[in-house]
Amino acid sequence: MRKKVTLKQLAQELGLSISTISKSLKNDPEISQATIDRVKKLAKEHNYKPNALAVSLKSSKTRNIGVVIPDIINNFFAKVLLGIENEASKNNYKIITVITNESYEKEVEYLDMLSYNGVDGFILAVAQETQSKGLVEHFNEILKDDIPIVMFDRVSDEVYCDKVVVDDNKAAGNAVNVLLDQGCKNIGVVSTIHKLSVGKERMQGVKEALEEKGMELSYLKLRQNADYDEEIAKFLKSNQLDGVIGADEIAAVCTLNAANKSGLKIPDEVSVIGFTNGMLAKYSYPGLTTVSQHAKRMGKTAAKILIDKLELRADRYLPDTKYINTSIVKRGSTK
Amino acid sequence: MRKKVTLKQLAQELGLSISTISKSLKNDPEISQATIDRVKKLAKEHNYKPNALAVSLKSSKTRNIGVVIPDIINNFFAKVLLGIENEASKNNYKIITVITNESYEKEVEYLDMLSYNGVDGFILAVAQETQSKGLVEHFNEILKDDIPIVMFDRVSDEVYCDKVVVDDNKAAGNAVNVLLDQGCKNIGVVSTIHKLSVGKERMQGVKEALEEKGMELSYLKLRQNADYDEEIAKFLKSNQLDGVIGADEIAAVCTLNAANKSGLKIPDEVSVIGFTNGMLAKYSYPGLTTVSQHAKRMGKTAAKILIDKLELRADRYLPDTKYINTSIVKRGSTK
DNA sequence: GTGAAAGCGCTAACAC
DNA sequence: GTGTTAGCGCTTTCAC
Repeated sequence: MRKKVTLKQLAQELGLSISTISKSLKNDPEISQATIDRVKKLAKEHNYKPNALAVSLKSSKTRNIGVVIPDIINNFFAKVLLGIENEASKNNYKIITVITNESYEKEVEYLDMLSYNGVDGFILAVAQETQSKGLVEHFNEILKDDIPIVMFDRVSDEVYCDKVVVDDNKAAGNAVNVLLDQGCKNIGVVSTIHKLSVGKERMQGVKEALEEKGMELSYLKLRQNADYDEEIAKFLKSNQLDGVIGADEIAAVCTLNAANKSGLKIPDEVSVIGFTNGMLAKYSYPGLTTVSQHAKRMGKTAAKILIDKLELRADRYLPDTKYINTSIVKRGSTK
Repeated sequence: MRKKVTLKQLAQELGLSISTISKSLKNDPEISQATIDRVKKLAKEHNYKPNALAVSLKSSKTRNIGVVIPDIINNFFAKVLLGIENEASKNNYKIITVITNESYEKEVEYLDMLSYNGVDGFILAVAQETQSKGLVEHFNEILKDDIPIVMFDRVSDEVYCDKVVVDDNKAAGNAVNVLLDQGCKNIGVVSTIHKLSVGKERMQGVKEALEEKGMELSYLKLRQNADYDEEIAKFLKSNQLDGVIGADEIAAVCTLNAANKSGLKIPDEVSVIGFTNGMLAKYSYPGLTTVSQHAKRMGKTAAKILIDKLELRADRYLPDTKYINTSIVKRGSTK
């Protein structure tokens, strides 16, 4: 094993003191240029790198960001993670990723574990269980410890922290308008995320947009283990829908499949728009028109906000909620 | 800010020394039960948790595992990550995730950064660039520092470390047999990963299985920015294929789409089998029959191997390569 | 311009 | 049974 070089060793080799070495490496003006040069030369030769642990212990800063995600298989969260990771590593932060698998208990456990000198701050999306039970105390505990939190996508209104979200209500309205412009007369929503805040928000957005035109919403909530394709096929038929908004990627793609199966032509007989512009939307047949939430940008933004707070000690600024714009990516499932 | 409780504070409050406190919390038999009880009670009241940084500095163990992944948007890697995370957190390890985005430079940078007291060991899949250029020195440097590495899926033969892989050659052979059993006469491979070791291995496996039957392979390599659907349609037609194996999920799904577009009936006229049993396969139309690589189990296995090495100081054991079984998940794209 | 010393929070060998 | 001390590797104040 190559032994790790420490300041001590450099000091011995050069016959200088540890503190002189430390200062030299920091270009401290107290030290003569000649010494600085000698020290740096040797440090480079030995490929010296400061022991991150010691620096952290001293400074109480880890340069770690805790990222708490409900479900990494979900393309949306994976993209957000990518955005966070990019921004973090650009600023020389590392991310510690934990996955709650939508469980409240795991969320509590992870937050607790990481809050003890594991990370300088958190970026997180609230687990489904936590959200449906309305639990927030564990977040407030963290904030009391002065560890900043940035929530994204799935947020808790009762927690006073920075947030990055999409205006789902508005985005849903935009989707409705696209369908209306194509001449759709009967619009429905299909959802597998009816229990989530975002799911409710999207449904509500569609409803409001339709009501403005004096139209009514048909709403299909897909239960966990149901036969999606069959339920959707029935839903399409019995409501004579010619336009469907999928509240999530899976609901939308299954709508496509259900229509294909029942011989309905897309987009001629039924137009479909989904949320989340992921792989499924891109590679479905026909391609799925979607509301893109710009997940990667969302991650980037969340990381930026957190790092700003961490670096600039911006704790005097009040928590803020940032809205990420959505856009509609048109593909073959609409005219 | 709730101040963090330290041993020092507990010691002061109880009028004992720091070391007595430390020992008490560890149930050291040297300490009287009465004292142990008093100490534990106060510790609980104050919700004392040891400072992880200090413990790490002292022990030179971080209980962090560095996970280096080429592409987190890829469902396969996301699943592996999930498996790693599950196993790690079960053993009270945290994972630090970094994403190389297939770049050699980033891979080097991250390995270097994390190797300085950032993590106790690595689990990684080699970046595409690294693999195509055949670079391995950066891995060997890490091993020289006595930091164990477990490679998965994309591995380097020239690096002497533990590995977890799928027997892609054999899996490809199994896929061929499924097609043959259905009566396919002309079998082709479509791939977007022809440059990767796994891509080559799968193609080779198909080729060998076909040669055994005196059949020839048609092979389509999809370039980065090509019009996949069109190229595939041409490929299907000109070779009169009735069976296709997609070397990766995207290639397979695009084959489905291309067939749909050109009016070819699946599975009646063309049967399709893909690799990677992800979301695309599950929600394509028709559902895609795939070779499942059991990604989550792969992650779990890799984590287990690494943690064993870390905990049991199993460094006297020689590096080993573990094969994960594949299985074929049948869906509508085959008869 | 350089060095000594204290301290971050913890552990462990060694006193008493 | 409990306390003292040294030390992990680094930063920083204060002497010289």
